[in-house]
Amino acid sequence: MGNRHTHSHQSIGGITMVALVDCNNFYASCERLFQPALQQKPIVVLSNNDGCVIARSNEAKALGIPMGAPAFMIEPLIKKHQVAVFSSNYILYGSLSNRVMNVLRGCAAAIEVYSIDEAFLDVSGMKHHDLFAWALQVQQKVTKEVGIPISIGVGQTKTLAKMANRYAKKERKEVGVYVAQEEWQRLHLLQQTRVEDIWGCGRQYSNLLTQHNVFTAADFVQVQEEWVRKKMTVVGLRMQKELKGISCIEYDALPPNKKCIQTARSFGTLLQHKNELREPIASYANSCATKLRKQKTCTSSVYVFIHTNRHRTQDRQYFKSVTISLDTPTNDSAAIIQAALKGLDIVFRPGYQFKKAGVLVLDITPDDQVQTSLFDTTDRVKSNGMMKALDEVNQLFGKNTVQYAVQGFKKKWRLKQAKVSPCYTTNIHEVLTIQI
DNA sequence: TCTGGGGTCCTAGGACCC
DNA sequence: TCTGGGGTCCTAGGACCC
Repeated sequence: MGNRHTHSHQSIGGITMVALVDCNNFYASCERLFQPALQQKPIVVLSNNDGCVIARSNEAKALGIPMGAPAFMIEPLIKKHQVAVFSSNYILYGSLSNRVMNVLRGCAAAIEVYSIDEAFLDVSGMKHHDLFAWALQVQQKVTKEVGIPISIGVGQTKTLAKMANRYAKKERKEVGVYVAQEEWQRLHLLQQTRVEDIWGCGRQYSNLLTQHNVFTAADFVQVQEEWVRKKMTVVGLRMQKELKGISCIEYDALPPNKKCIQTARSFGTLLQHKNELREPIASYANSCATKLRKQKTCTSSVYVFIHTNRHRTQDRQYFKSVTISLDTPTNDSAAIIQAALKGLDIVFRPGYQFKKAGVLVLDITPDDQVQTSLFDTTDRVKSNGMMKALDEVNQLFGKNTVQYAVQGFKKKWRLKQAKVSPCYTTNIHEVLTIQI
């Protein structure tokens, strides 16, 4: 554990009051920002490939459109209520997220960006001030400067802040703020929250708990620690302590480096031939390499998987994966593409309709700690220079301005994105190609 | 026809070593 | 006849999150 965030780990001790800020229906709110006519209208945002619903405006929720619903199954509802449908546009959401986070940075002593639409804020220093008034100010500021609506929950630990936030959304809709500062407020939260709504308590754990007549968070904190330890491991124990107001989940002011990085996609069409699969595999490998370079790390294992469409029960199914070990850790695109294609050679079997493939890089180490192997013959300086140039060009002119020949041009496997909103960012002008 | 993608942490159990 | 035991490392799989 000790050295896991070699470059960026930074803990803050002594936090006794935490705020969780969460953007409401984030992706839907982002889309709405650029189309004011959609205020008060139902909106859904679809996953990659326009597959299923991953975000809904309140109006869409009210229509009974469930999270994760396959797009084709809610088609009638969409038609009937004229729901606005969007393909996901992560570049847009990412840039709006950055703007929200930058506003939040000015509102507290420290901030941990937890996900694209959530951040924990350290408000310990404001313990004796009016945190409720503070929260309202933060809300106003974000609304004014970015235009995205947010909810805020405050508690003594991250888990309690999460709980307060959820409560604010459900039971304090008009203000979207709940501050659990006093003991009675904490107890109130615990009583009002069912176990399945506790942060960290998923389906398995909540089933287990309800089977033992533990229904609310208030019930859960009463359960014997040994039992929790035995049935829910240290994870459950930590959860329980957090609910009691004892902080167990660390703060990371700077995001730690990823320990594994993956790029995996379903194809727009089914693919049968190995040559067709080489293109997406190479592209995913290239994307992993780019992400590695971005966080200044190298990999020494490349994992590749391919599989058929499990929803097509009439088809023969096949799932296979393999890990390729590299002699020397690298973040060179060509090397990682080569390893991934070698993996494809191993896992590929003819006679199947492939729907999805992915590339993962594991065993990630900082790029300044690479030990070269005895058999290493590549010109590292030259390769680093080329990768740097490649990243700069793609950064300036768009993601695939320079790419490798094996990634292909026609890209018939590429995602279906029928309803993608404008990006408001630079687009691809021309494609350069590198042979390897 | 059509069902997402990217992560973390923990544990059990096997391999291996002395 | 009789077949140890403790420690470490690694991996696969489970559970959870957004």
